[in-house]
Amino acid sequence: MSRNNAGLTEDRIITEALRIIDGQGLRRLTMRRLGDALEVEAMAIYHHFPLGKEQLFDAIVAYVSDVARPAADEGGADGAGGEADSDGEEREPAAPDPRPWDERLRAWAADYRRALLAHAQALPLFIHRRPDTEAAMRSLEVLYAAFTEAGLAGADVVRAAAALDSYVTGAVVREVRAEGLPAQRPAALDGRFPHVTALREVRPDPEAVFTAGLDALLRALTAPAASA
Amino acid sequence: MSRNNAGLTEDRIITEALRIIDGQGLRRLTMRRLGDALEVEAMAIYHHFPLGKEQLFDAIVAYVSDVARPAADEGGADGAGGEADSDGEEREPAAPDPRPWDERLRAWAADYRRALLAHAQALPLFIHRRPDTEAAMRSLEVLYAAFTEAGLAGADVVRAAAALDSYVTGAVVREVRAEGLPAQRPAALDGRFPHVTALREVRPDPEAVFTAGLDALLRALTAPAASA
DNA sequence: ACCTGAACACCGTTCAAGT
DNA sequence: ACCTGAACACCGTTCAAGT
Repeated sequence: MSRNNAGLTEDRIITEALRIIDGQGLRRLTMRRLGDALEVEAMAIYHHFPLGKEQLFDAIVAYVSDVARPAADEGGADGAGGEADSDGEEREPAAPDPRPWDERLRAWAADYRRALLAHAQALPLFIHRRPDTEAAMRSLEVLYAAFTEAGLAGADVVRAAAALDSYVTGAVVREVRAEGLPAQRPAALDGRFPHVTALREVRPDPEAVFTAGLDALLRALTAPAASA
Repeated sequence: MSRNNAGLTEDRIITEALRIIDGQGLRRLTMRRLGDALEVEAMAIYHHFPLGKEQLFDAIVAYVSDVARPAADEGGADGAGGEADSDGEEREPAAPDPRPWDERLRAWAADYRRALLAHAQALPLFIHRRPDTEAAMRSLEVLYAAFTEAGLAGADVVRAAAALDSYVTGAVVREVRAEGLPAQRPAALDGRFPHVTALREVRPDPEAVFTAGLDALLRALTAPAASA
């Protein structure tokens, strides 16, 4: 009786794909391996993602980008009881966040960074894909609303949101790139690089680096004289 | 007589690989296709990159990251006359850049952004690879020297350089992600996203967005009270 | 509707061989 | 030293078929 209808859902496929990506790396995510992990023939996946692997990648990006997602069964128990049927439920204009605008922006940045770092191996997928989802729209609305409340208007709002998004994305890439490299090769540190040599031992905490840059950027973006 | 010694060099291989990546996309760069483009059997490439495709990818990242490279034969004529034998020549401590520190930082940012945008299709390679080259060290030295000249010291210098690098990297990713998406779906723009709706028509010039964010960040990083 | 199984046109890489 | 050619163990995807 377990021949057909193996209980495949998009969510189960995405979650399992992310488990493989996180554990073994993006390049080891193959349709055949994913099928094995789901205890299904690889070709069964095409029934849920008819456009193949590219469509699966799009779905993974959208999934990870949805920062506000409950984030329940990631890596813990299996996702046997979580039917995520969330249509038709959130039509109201979303209860306004009571926190001041700068706290909201900091929270957004922290959440976004955390979501990306949690699936660092999937990051290459994010470069040429932008999720066209309500969650993405919600994110943009949060940024625009906060910067407007901070006193900006028009193009300044759009520019500020772009700068903040750039910074967080780049910071995550930076943190991920730093991993797995042998600090600084002392071999190459000769007289041509005096400043690098002098600061060789300075390794500030990554989280502190992120926060310091974020603070500086937010301060500058919302300073009264910021309309260039 | 043209059976052996087809004149393969690392540089020729990298340049041709980049041409394929830029023209057809990263996924279409295969060893066989690259061999065809070089008019050589695919397996010949392994003689110059014994560790295979991964090593070739590393070399591509190092090549593109070397912003100060002459940048001659990219896409123009073929590279028949450019033997880049540059060892043992640059031992002197590099003539100091006469420009003020903020100009140097802006120039670095502009150069880096341009280099990345010129090979946007190769960007996914940059996420988990950091070139361990002299050129990379030179870049870091430029940043550290400029921020020191701006009045920072110690961890503040490292943090400022990290923030600037994050911003530029993220800005490029942002610009690349923006391509090929149909603006904003008016379908999803209902009452829940009033700010996004209001700013729908505001599409500032990408270059201006980049510069505005860069200016704001530099201002904040080098402001007297920036030592958090 | 949902999944299987065989098949096709590719991959990256190894290895022995040529010159 | 530098390149070739065949071979191996994979890929993604199509397509006809099963239930």
